[in-house]
Amino acid sequence: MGIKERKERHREDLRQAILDAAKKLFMKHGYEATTIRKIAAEIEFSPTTIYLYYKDKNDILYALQKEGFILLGKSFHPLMQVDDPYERLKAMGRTFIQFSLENSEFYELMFVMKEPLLNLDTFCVNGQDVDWEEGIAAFDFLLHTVEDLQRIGYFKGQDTKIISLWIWATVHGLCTLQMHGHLEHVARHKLEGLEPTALLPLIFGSFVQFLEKVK
Amino acid sequence: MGIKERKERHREDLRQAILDAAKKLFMKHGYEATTIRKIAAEIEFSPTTIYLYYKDKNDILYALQKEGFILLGKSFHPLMQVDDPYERLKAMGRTFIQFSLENSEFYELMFVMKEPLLNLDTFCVNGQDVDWEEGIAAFDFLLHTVEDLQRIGYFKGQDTKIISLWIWATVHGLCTLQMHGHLEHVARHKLEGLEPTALLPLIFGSFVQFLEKVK
DNA sequence: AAATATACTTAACACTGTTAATATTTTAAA
DNA sequence: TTTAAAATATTAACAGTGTTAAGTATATTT
Repeated sequence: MGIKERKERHREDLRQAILDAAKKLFMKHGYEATTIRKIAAEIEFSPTTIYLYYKDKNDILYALQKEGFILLGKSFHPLMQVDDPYERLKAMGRTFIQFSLENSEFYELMFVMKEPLLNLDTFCVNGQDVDWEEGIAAFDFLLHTVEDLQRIGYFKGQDTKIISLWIWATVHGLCTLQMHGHLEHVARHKLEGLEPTALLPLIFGSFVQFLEKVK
Repeated sequence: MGIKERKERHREDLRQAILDAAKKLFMKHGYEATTIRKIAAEIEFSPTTIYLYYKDKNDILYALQKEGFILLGKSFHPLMQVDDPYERLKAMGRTFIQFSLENSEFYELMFVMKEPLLNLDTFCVNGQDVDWEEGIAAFDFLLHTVEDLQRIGYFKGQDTKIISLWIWATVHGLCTLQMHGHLEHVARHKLEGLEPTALLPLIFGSFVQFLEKVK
C-alpha cells in the first residue's frame, strides 16, 4: 500500500505548501495581503484548488493561528530554565510584549481577531476541542508560574487561575493599546517629550513593581 | 413618500442622515453589515452620493467612533458625583466593562480597530488634532481620579499618568479577552462548572482587591 | 480498453470600496 | 424670463474579495 501512502503524503505536502504560502504572505505583507487568490498565485495553483485542502479562509487562518502559538511557545521555552518564579514571570511579560511587537500580525490573529475561533466553536460543540493545545499550553505555563509564586508568598489566599487571567489581561491590554496606536496617541497628548516606544516598558515596569509589593 | 421632503434636506442634514443610517446598521447588525451600499439604501440615495459627504468609509467610521466616545462619556457622567475616589474608580471600571459588553461593536471601533485612527493621523501631522476630544476627556477623568486616589494615600510616589495607563490597560485587556471569547474558552478548559459570564467580574474583583492593598 | 475516481481549472456569482462620466436639479447672471 | 453656471445625484464601471458549480484533463481500477 505504498502508493496510497505516497498520495496521502503528497496531499499533506500541498496542504502544507498552502499554509507556508499563506504564512509567507502574512508575515511579509500582513493580513490584508493574505487573500485566497494571492496564496494560489504563490503556489502556482488555481484559487479553487485551495478549497480542496481547506474548508474556507477561516480554516487557513486557524491553521496560521496555531503556528503563531507554536512560535510564542518557542519564545517561552528558554524561560522554563528560570528558577526564580518572580524573575520568570517578569521575563514572560517582557517576552510576550516583545512577541506582540515583532509579530503583530500573528498577535492579532491569535488574540484579537475572532474569525479564526469561529471555526473552533464548531469543534467545541461536539464534545471538547482537540486543537488549541498550544494556546492552552502557554496559559498553563503562566498558571504554573503563578503557582510557584504563591508557594513563596505571593498572592496569598488568591485563586491561581483568577490571578493568572488578571496578569494575562493586563499584559494583553498593554500590547493591544500599543499595537493600535493608543499609547502613542496618549503620549503625544499627555506625555510630550517622551518617545512613544518608551511608554510601554514604563507601564510594564510599574506593573511588576506593584506585583512585588503584594508579596 | 416624500421625494420633495427628501430633497428639502440640506447638506448638514444629509450628512447627519448618513451617519444616523450608518449608526443604525452598525448597532443593529454590526460592522459587517455597515457597507456603503447598505447605508445608501437606508437613506434611499445612490451609494456614490455618500462620497459627496464623506471622504471615504473610514471617514464615516471615524465619525461613528466619535459618537461612541460621546456615549461612553455619558455613561461616565453620573460617576462624577461619586466623592470617594476609590469607589469612583471601581464604578468607572464596572461602567467601562458594562459599556464594552453592551456596545461591543462600538467598543471595537473605539479601542480595537485601527482603521478609524488612520484618518486621524493625517490631522495630527499638521499640528495637533482638534478631534478625539471625547476620548481624551474620558482618559482625563481617569487621570483625575487617580490623582484623587494619590491624595489619600494610594500609589505613593508613582507617576499619575503611568498608573492611569496601567489601569486602563488592565480593564481594556479584560474587556477584549471577554469580547473575543478567550475568557469563555479558558473557562471551559480550566474552570469547568463556572458560568462564563461570571469570570470577568471575578477577575475585576480580584484586581480592585489588589488596588486596595497598595494603599 | 472502458469505466471510474481523483485532481485541478474555468467561469461565474454576489459581494466590497471607490471613481469617472453623465444626468439632473438648483442658483445666479444676463 | 432665458441662459449660463454651479451644485447635487446617479449610472456604469473597475478592481478587488470569498466562494461555488460545472467542466476537463489525468491517473487508477475494473
